[in-house]
Amino acid sequence: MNSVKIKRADAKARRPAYHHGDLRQQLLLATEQIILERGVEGFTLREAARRAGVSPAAPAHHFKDAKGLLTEVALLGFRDFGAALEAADKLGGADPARRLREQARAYVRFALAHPARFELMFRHDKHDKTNEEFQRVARHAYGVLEGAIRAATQTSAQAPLSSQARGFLLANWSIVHGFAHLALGGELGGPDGESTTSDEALLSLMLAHLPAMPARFTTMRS
Amino acid sequence: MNSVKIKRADAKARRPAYHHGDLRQQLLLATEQIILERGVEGFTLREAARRAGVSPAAPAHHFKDAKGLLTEVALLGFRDFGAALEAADKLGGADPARRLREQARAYVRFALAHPARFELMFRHDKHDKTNEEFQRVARHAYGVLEGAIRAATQTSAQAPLSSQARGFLLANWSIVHGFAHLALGGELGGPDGESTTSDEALLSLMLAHLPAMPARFTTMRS
DNA sequence: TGTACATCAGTGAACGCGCGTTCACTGATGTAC
DNA sequence: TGTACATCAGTGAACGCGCGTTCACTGATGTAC
Repeated sequence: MNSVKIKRADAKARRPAYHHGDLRQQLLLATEQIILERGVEGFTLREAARRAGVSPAAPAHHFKDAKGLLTEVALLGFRDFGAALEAADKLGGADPARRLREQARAYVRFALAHPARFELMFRHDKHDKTNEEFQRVARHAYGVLEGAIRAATQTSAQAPLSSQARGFLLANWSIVHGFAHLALGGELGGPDGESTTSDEALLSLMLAHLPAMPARFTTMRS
Repeated sequence: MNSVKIKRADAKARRPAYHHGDLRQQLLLATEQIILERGVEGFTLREAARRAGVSPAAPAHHFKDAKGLLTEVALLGFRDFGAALEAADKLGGADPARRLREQARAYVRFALAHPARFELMFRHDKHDKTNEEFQRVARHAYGVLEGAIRAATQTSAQAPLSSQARGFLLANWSIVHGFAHLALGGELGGPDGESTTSDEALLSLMLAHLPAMPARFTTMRS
């Protein structure tokens, strides 16, 4: 084999394209993967570059800096999150209680399915909270919950929420947010992690105990 | 003034005692302070040593390493936390619903009053989860909640919890844990932090919507 | 269909930084006699 | 009440590490004519 003669052409052929072509996307994926494996704190820009097969300086051409990359991941996460809540909300049809229950299930399922994104979404120290698009998608997701609460408390879109409605919203948000954190933190497997029940099964048990619909709005006319 | 003559004695007098005398305690306090200011990730052993006025190698005489110090802080936090839950539980007297409500209030208040400890307590990546004493105090705190759940569901201390009781426990734990995280994460001030209502006031609103006592145990005999 | 040239997206070496931990050491304290 | 000596609790210099970012550069691509 004339390996020597081929060498140069070979080396050229095998050398990765100077222009990656898909670096931006690969960096986003690598970032999620890293956070998945090592947590938000374990992320480094150099490691993301390494995984994308690129020098440590390359990401600067696509993201301002490390925080910029993390902000983008958080933003994309919140966009999907909002969409998931919206889809769940529609499953509930015209029944406010069902809308809330479906949203609750979707909230937790998203967190369990995308722990890296979920963790990052609420880590305001790790991304740029002043990013306009981030604020937009975060507000939108919040609006999906608020919409169901308005239906449940018969509050029009213009009216401010009553104290009771605000408390009810907070209770619904807290319970799913808390469950998600407990599950992701490994708190539900018992102190030694000797879990015998899946998180999904525990979720079902928990969903039977969501805050009760405010009585005023279900029985007032009786 | 014979400043020159005094110099040496002065220097001696002002030089901090070679033996600190209270270093262990000061390191624990400095650690909480650092976490308070910079978050769990912002903690460094060197900074703790700096604040205690001691060289970076000194802490090794009191704690095995950085993780050892953090573990101790988490452990002390959990001990106080359990005591706070226990005190609240007693406030509830013989009424299971009140016991749970008081515990809920205490859970959130502890988190708000000691955010550094609370954050660290649930960050298993930052402390040694195999520490025996840590496990002991964590189990104890969990047991306080479980005790009230047993009372609420009329489950004896020996009997396993029913699925319903487990769901009820999870719901109660989740709602306070979630509220604490939302409040500490600054999520309750609105997207721009334009909060007009204190966390304590929001807590009161939320507490009106704790999971309802399981009907089976309150109305079964009717 | 060429060609000149601007722009884009990479390289890789280097920078300064703060970190946790180790090391040989030393000053202060406590204890046995 | 002294004294020898072990032990305890510090020092401060040094280590190697990986980090984010900067820099001058270069190869590839796209566009105007």
